[in-house]
Amino acid sequence: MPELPEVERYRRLAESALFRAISSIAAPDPWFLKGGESGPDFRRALVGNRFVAADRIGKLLVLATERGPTLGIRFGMTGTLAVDGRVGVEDLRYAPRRHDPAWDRWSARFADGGSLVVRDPRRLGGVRLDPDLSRLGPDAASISPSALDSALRGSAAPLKARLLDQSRVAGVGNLIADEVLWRAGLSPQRPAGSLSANEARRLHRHLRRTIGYLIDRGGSHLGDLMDERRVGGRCPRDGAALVRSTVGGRTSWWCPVHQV
DNA sequence: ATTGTGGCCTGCCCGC
DNA sequence: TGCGGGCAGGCCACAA
Repeated sequence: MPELPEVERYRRLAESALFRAISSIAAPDPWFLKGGESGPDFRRALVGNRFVAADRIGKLLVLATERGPTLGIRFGMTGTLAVDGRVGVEDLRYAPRRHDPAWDRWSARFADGGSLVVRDPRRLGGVRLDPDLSRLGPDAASISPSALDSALRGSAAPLKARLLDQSRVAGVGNLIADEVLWRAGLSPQRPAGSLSANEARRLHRHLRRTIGYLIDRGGSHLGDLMDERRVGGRCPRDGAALVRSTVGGRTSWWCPVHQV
């Protein structure tokens, strides 16, 4: 599913959509329009306008425009971005591989004939104008050690739940949370505020490093733990049978031996 | 405020 | 062969 690495790929792809005049908007699915705005609202804001910057905060893609309003795109679990028919990510875990035109939930057409299309089979994503960025914590790809500390300190919630909370740290999804905690040797069930200084440092290092590495590899499902995230899966580090349970409302897999 | 839960959405996979 | 139930999880509304 799209987590931070996939959205970063979409962001880079979206840079090829900048500085091109937008000639029309297709918004066939009202459900996909968030923030209370309608298709005509999107047309008024964007037709005749141009995207001038592609930013990403966590899993939110934000396209700034010349005339002011920004376009926020969320990809949910199965969303993908296509610019001029090129997709940002080919192999998206949990998403169908084939393409049905009905899954094009929102698109902008450019005067030069190209397009920017948001595809989302399961419709868990959405687009909106001027998304509220104040509700997002610092981006996981660039968060500082002290910012991570303050995101975790004093919390009795499970460590993994806190990492998944986008208002605390933006960009960590279920797969990356499992991968990072596995690498850092920390149980997802640990109270978030219970980490020692050394553990917090370790978590920060693995969070930053893992995200960078998954961006380079091309997807959140390409971590070392991922193939074992299944019934019968074993820890790639020590061979122990992985434990599966629900933490923070999400299916979680971890090693009972080295994640403490 | 903090934390936890349930539901939304729909394609896919398994068992019958 | 078709069918139904369960599952996947990002995000949000809501409850305690």
